[in-house]
Amino acid sequence: MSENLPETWQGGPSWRPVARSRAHELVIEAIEDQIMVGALKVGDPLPPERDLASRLQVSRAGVREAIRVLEGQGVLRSNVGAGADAGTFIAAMPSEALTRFLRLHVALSNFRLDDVVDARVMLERSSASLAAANSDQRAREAIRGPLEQMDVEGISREEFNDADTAFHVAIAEAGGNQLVADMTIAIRASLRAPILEAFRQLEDWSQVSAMLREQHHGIIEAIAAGDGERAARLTEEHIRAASAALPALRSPGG
Amino acid sequence: MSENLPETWQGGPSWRPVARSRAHELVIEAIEDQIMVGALKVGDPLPPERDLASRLQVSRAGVREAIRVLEGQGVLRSNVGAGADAGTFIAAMPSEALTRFLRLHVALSNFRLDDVVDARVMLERSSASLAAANSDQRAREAIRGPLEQMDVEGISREEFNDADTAFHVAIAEAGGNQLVADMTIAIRASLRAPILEAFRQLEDWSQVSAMLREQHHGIIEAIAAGDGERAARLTEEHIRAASAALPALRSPGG
DNA sequence: ACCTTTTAGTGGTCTGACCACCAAATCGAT
DNA sequence: ATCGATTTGGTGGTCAGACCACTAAAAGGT
Repeated sequence: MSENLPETWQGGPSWRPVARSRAHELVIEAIEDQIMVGALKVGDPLPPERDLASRLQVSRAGVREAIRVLEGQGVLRSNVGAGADAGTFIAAMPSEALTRFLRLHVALSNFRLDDVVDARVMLERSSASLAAANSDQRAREAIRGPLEQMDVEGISREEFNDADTAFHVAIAEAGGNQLVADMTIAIRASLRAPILEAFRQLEDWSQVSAMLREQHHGIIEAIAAGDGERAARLTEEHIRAASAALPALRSPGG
Repeated sequence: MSENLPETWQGGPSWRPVARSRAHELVIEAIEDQIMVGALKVGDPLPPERDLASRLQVSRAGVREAIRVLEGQGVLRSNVGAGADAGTFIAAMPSEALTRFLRLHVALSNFRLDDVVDARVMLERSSASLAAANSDQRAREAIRGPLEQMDVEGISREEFNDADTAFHVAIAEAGGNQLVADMTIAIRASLRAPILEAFRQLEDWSQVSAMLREQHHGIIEAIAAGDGERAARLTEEHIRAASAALPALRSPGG
């Protein structure tokens, strides 16, 4: 077999069919291989779907299914139209993908809520500690924004929940570790529905929200003071207290 | 609009078209909605692709793209043929999906290797501590298996790496927190290629491997002794020492 | 009662067509 | 020569319809 086939992408990735199970898996493997060997980096374009199909000897439908899968993982991004922006590109959107992933699996109870809470404690302890050590003035202000939203009188439980999420996300991002931040975001987002449901079932809402508010202020103070150990401790206490105050969290409500 | 359309799945999920952007996204949202409200649980079957297509008013191709995406997230599983096992089902395979996800994004350098290592330290500290507190005899034996493999003379670097992965995975699973374990597995797997590459570039392999072996034995001893604090400390030292001994880990080799 | 054949329904694949979109090339009037 | 309007061509998005491979259950024959 001579390699006389025209290599349209000179020096670029060599798109050759690999193993064979389902067609779209072949395409996924071909693209992943190019990523693994470094032939495709973030921002690089993929060949047009029709080209890929003929090069890999599969139908365009198979190519499209593969692209969809990788798009769902936050690895690809497609634009219609013409010109430099048109086509499919290697992307870097891990956060959204991770969030969707965890949200689904938590909803399916593939992870015990206790495990999720424990993992959250571990991650956010780390984030708080990192934020205390690394955060600058701007990052701390980003944390205070949602804090003030939660202090507003008469805020709805849903708004409170979203501001609470924003608060914890801001701390995670202030920590400076992107992977930890993304995992934190994903876990908090995956708990949004159950927490909101638990909020609704709550009788003494004002009391619980007052407690949460107070704990939040304690955490931001520790971070601003650069006291990582205290920030971590208060964060763990906060999460566990909130978890304990929301008994509905323990029994997944259908 | 009266609801006179025949509801084939009586009492089951109601498959109605929702918003509209791309066709497959509509299908994904429809399925996710059913999962979110608890109408679909692990093991439940989806309607046949052709049915879903007509109910949601999209082509079968659109339905298939959506199914592929969710399959890639470890949420669906499809079987061909006829009978009770045939068709598409809600599945629970988060580990593989998470692993593929992280492997890709690490390869794309969407996460700094330092961040990945720090996250790994955090997770495995926790796993080791949990394993010391919770593990039973069987779980500890599962940890010792890979340990003995690594002690074999003349083992190749690749075999060593795989046994090392199995060692850390076994500890994570002994901890009893499925989410933490899955994240640990995914992170270690995402580092497989770079670590293997770093191993190859290593001059004094026997010296490094001897160090790693010794540290492993220390960790399992601490776990067996039920000393969570020591197990966590040794695990962190182990990971950081290994990271330091592999300078190639710091500069992503294309 | 048992084995064989047929059937029907599932996902897997492919083809070929058309649409919406949009930058760049083309054209035409000034 | 300039500038605006038009055309062009390539991109992903969508669809309809046809097969194929597979397999459990039904139908049929011994």
